[in-house]
Amino acid sequence: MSITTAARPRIHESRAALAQCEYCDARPASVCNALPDQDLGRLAAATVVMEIPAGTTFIAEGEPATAFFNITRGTAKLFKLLPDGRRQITGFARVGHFLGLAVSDTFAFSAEAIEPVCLCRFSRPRLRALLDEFPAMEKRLLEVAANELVAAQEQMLLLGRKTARERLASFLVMQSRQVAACEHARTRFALPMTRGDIADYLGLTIETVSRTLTHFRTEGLIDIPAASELLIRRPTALKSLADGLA
Amino acid sequence: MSITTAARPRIHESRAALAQCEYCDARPASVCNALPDQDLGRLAAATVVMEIPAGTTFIAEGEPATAFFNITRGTAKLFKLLPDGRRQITGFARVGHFLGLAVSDTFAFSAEAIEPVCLCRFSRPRLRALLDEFPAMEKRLLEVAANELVAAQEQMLLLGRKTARERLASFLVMQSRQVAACEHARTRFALPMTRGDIADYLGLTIETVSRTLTHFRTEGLIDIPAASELLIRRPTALKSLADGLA
DNA sequence: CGGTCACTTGATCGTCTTCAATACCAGTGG
DNA sequence: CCACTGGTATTGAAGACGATCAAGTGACCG
Repeated sequence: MSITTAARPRIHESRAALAQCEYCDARPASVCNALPDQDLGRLAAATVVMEIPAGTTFIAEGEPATAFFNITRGTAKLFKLLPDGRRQITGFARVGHFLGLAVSDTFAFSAEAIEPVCLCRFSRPRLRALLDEFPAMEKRLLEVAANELVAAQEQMLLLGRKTARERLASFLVMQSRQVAACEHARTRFALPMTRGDIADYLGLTIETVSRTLTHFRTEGLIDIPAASELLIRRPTALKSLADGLA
Repeated sequence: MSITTAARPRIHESRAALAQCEYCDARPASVCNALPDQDLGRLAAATVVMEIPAGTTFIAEGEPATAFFNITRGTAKLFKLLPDGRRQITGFARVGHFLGLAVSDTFAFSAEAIEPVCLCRFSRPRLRALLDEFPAMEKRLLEVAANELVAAQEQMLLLGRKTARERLASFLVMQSRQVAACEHARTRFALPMTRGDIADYLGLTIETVSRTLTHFRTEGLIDIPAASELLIRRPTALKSLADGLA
């Protein structure tokens, strides 16, 4: 529940160099992609690069939204809390994900790194200036927001109407897609999040997640080489389960 | 499950006149607000006004997204379906609500009028042209999207982690706010949707919704003058229940 | 009136949660 | 090398919340 796990989180900051934007791993998947090469200098000048250790909360719900972030490496979990500690993870943010789309002046969610994370930090006024200067970036941001909205609606369907089996199946199918970025879905991939994170994402308990995964394994749908590694054995069967067809 | 309830839905269409935009009830709450008076003619020229009877599905999930809509009167429910008929309502769209923010070329959800609805219809290319011509409108659309995203996250918390009582309390508090538009929350208001709609919005069953409402009534939290009318007797108590504090 | 539809209320059931114990794994220090 | 520790995952048994099944009520309408 603390803002950072380490007493003094070693968050390293540095001004972004041009090269960092031009060859940035995140660029293809990110809003930065909206800018042509020659304008990347303006972008780089507006950002501060940060390295964040795993377990660090770098956005806290309710705090003033003085800055926005763009993830360039690693994975973060986004979540909301109830006063008694109940938690709902609203999404996992990967490379290229833009954080802080809120219009409000306070963050509506918290964000915590589940792996070491690198991100670009934009101060609010600087981002505002960038968007005014480059309408293409604002257009791209609208696209991103629209896509997230569609994903959010899908997640509402999952949370409101799917069974535990269907939720897990949906989650695994989704992960297999997202891990592979733009490529086609992969059948073997890592799960950087814990069972607890998965549970809080799917509106279940740790035990149900664990049990359902072992059921899937005994049924031959998946394999679990290690706790944080997953192999899909029957992708189509898993997909139809996810879609509520089984 | 049918696209329209009536065999031949009497959907009335007409070209919007300038006056309809300038004095439109929806304008203050809508993206149209981004345009100054003198440009409203361009807006009106791009839209077709439609009147839709209650029960009509005017957006169907999976169909080509050839047009977008802006509600000027009435209320619609937005929902997604699973193959076996399970339904999740992702939101209720009121006056001023913009529908169809998807980037995809097919709709990700369905929309059905729960009251007689009036809406402005924008064809996809015309909207694109409008947004290119008036960047302020695109900015406004981004704001709208960001706000909806925040609401969606709140709803995920509700669906994933709140109890039936908390869900109903949250719903009633939300309704009391939304009915009153920009004013402060109202304690007495109409519920245009059925118990079934409420259930599908909150991830519950009709029976649980009904039971929980009567519990609230016997506890003195609310009153139910008619099935589709509601009076909040103890707003703060209901609010803390909604926030998980009880 | 008879019919439909939405809502309410009651009894039983089942899925997922809760509680509890155990297994596992990596890191640390004896 | 191995015992110890803390965090994470698995597995089992019991319990609860909401779902399902079923009956009954009331409003509206032809």
